[in-house]
Amino acid sequence: MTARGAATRARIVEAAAGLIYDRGVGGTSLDDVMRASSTSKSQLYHYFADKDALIGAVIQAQTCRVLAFQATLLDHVETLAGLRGWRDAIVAATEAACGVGGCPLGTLGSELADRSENARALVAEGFQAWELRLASCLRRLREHGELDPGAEPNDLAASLIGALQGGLLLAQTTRTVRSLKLVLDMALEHVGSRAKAGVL
Amino acid sequence: MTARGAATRARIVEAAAGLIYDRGVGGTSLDDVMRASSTSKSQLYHYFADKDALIGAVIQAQTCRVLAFQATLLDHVETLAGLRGWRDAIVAATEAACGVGGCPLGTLGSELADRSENARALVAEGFQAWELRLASCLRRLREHGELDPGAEPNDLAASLIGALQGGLLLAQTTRTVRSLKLVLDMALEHVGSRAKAGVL
DNA sequence: CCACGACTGGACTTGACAGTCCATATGTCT
DNA sequence: AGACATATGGACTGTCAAGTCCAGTCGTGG
Repeated sequence: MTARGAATRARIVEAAAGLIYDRGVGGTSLDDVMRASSTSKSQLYHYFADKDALIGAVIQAQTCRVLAFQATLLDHVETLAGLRGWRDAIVAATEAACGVGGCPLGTLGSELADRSENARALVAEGFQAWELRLASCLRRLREHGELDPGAEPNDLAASLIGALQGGLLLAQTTRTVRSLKLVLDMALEHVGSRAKAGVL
Repeated sequence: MTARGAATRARIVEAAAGLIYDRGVGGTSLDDVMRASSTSKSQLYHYFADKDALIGAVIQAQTCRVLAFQATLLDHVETLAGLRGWRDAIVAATEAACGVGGCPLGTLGSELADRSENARALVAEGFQAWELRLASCLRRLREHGELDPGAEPNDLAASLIGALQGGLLLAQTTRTVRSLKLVLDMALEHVGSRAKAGVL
């Protein structure tokens, strides 16, 4: 693929990701994508076998987006108190959007998991990667003596992500950030309960 | 509406709810509903103004279904240990289905919240009702001296539901019950941390 | 410069879907 | 019985979406 081709492909994925985030997979037609990316049908079908292939690329793009955002929040976290900054940033972002949109990965998972095995697996990979990054951040905290040596970074990471997904789903449907705050605070408290004695 | 009419209407809603639970709103056509309920177009449009109106009825039906299921689990809970039965039943049901389907209310919320304000509000009402029932169960526990007088039943209920939603979403996309278990155990531990001194 | 593969434009086909329309049936009340 | 509201059958329309096809253009290596 030439540089021009790669740019076109990227433009298509970018546009599709935006439309799908706003309107869902079912609510986004290829004609919408063409308009938003200034491309033609032949271009879409030149770079993607069919709509499902495009969706697959969108899932991977959204995974990258989520991981990048999480990295900006987690990379400099060195203490349990720092983890609260993660919570606050997510709550602030959700509040700013009134919950609209939700998690780019979570909404895709909910819409596609039971409809396309391929899509489901891709979203699951995204969550897996996310959990790994979060776990390694927690492992760092444990190494720094913030967390008890018996704390399980992998399990804690899964709980944190689960709490976040539930909170975002409720924020999306209630247009309120109340449940998100409660569930994230619960998760933080849970991590805190695995703090090394004397740290808190 | 005559009794026969009411029966027809109920058959339509029932069939639509089943199809939508399996295939999503976008993946369910009115022709599908007709076939599954043995009705004709005129009947659909006799009882519902348009597809959105039918979806609204489906949301209310699924709300009833969820509340009824939750009632069977919660009505006889009188202790914190009893609450663990609630967790176990949900995990068992999810495991049996390999996570497929998810929460009838949660999946509808995720698909519709940003697409239809009316649908969003209906799903939000459903969650609200659910939270109320769960909170009154927790309040009973508090009255029975299981929970500390300072425990907040409403907040605890919201956390429990949020954790459940996140766990079900992850179960659906990973086809694993691991995150669901972790997040529900975390929520139970959180409730336990509000137990009356000496109960645990 | 020219040949060939990568790339692009856009018309066209096919099918599905929401919603309309009118004719007919059913049942109840008088 | 018969009038009238409720209920039902099913053909029809218009729209929109996915996917196909072919005629071109671009750009780079030989």
